Amino acid sequence: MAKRRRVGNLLALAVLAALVERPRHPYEIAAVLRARGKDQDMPIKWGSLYTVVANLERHGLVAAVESGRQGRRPERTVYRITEAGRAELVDWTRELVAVPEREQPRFEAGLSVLGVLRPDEALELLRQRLDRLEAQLAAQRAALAGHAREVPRIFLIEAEYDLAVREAEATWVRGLLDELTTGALPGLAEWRAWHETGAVPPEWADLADRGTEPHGGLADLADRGTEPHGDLADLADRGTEPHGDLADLAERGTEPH
Amino acid sequence: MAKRRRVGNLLALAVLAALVERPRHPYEIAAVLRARGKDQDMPIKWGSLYTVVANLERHGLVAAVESGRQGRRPERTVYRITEAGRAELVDWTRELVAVPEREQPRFEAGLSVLGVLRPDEALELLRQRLDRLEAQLAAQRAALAGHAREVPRIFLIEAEYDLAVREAEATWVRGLLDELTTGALPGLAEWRAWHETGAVPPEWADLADRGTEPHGGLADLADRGTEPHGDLADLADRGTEPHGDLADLAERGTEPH
DNA sequence: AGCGTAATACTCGTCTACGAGTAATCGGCG
DNA sequence: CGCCGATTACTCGTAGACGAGTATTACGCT
Repeated sequence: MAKRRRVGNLLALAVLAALVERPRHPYEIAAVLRARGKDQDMPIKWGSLYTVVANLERHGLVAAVESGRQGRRPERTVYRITEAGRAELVDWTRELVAVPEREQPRFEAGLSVLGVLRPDEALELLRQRLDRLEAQLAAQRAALAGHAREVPRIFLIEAEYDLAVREAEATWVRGLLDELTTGALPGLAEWRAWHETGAVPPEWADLADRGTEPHGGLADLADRGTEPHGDLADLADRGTEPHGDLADLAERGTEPH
Repeated sequence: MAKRRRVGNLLALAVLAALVERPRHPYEIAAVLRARGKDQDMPIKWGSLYTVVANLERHGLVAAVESGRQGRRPERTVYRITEAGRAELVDWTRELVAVPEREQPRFEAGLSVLGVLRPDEALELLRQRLDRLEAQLAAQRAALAGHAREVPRIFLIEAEYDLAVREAEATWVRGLLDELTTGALPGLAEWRAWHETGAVPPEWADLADRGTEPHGGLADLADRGTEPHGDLADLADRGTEPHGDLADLAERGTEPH
């Protein structure tokens, strides 16, 4: 699963889809994508477009049809999709639809380091996200409803999907916000205390060390102390580090926010 | 918003977060990330790790503390986070949390070209996705429940978020599947007919050529004066090949399925 | 004691993404 | 009818992402 594509950029998928209808030159492809609102979720990157088309050609997925100037416009190359390209488009689509891939949304990355902010600031920022999210959702819903009157729903499924997922996100954020305001979230008090005093709460002291041992992994939490040699020396080193934790604490004192 | 980061890779965020606790050498950072399950959503790319650390150092966000071999292990460089790095971490986190960014999920890309598949194949593939999704969800739920016994929920919110969003995805897919099996989805019959006969259904004929005229796409920029979103009606183009082009016609004869 | 395997800690080179620039052409206006 | 700004169509350089490889050390097993 997730076979390596000769041309991996998703822009290539859009290019192939645009060329399946008829041969076009790159700039026209860009125009079509823009006209279809593709540039909303994926602003067109010119460098990538030409690289991607060139790569598609190199791999025989598209082929140049004609070149040279027509009318009075600058020179340009028109490409058509090849049989291999058509096959790639279909196969790629199959994979994208059938295989759920773990992705890495930026918000999730943000959540994973949320602890670096003070809880009340986190609360405020989450509120902002929710506001923006709701505004975007309202706009999306309106746009979708408008288009649903002109076009069969089949053509709108990716918009519907996007809407559904983002609604779920909004709901989830709302729930988290609620737990933060009511103080229901376990660990909240320690989080707050840590930011106020600068000291790691005793309940969390051992959590920081996970996976720092060689051969690491959660498993050897249990193994600690029975580890024969070498690893313990390593841990000892850490304790005697010239400016290790002290420097860290010193800096935290001067930290602005 | 979405200010350009000196080091844009999200891996850099994880690195900064790992260094905030204490100075570490790159390999140890990787070990920590792995131990915390970060490699689940983002398998560790060695090349990127060292490039990212080097870039962080170049921009003064981290600094080398010591180098040379300790114990009997190979040489290594230990890095600590700097004041600037701490500021960047905090600022970046703020942005990631507060600003919802339209992303480009692979599944959505797949949906947007779903028309290239026959409806019954699409149905089958969506079923496969749902199966896999449910299996993954079950595993995630179990893992989360396991961790929840050892660690305060605060450390698990990104996993909870991921779970919530993927559950929403599963629900949405289930709904779509239902509409496809019952035939309730408007446009389904035409989609099927098009794949069986190769002819564009008359209902869609007029939707076909929007935004493709030379000079076009841009010409209707005027229409969009009020709404920044493109005219989604143009989505109708998808999968409606005009039968005018010689190269295109020649190839279509040899097209499989 | 010696061998094989696993883990450690990187390095290097290729391949890709992308944006800032550039040159040609068009269309409109005075 | 010639100039100006917008549009068209692309090029190129740089920075980044990434994986395959490499060398060293530890450890179990016989």
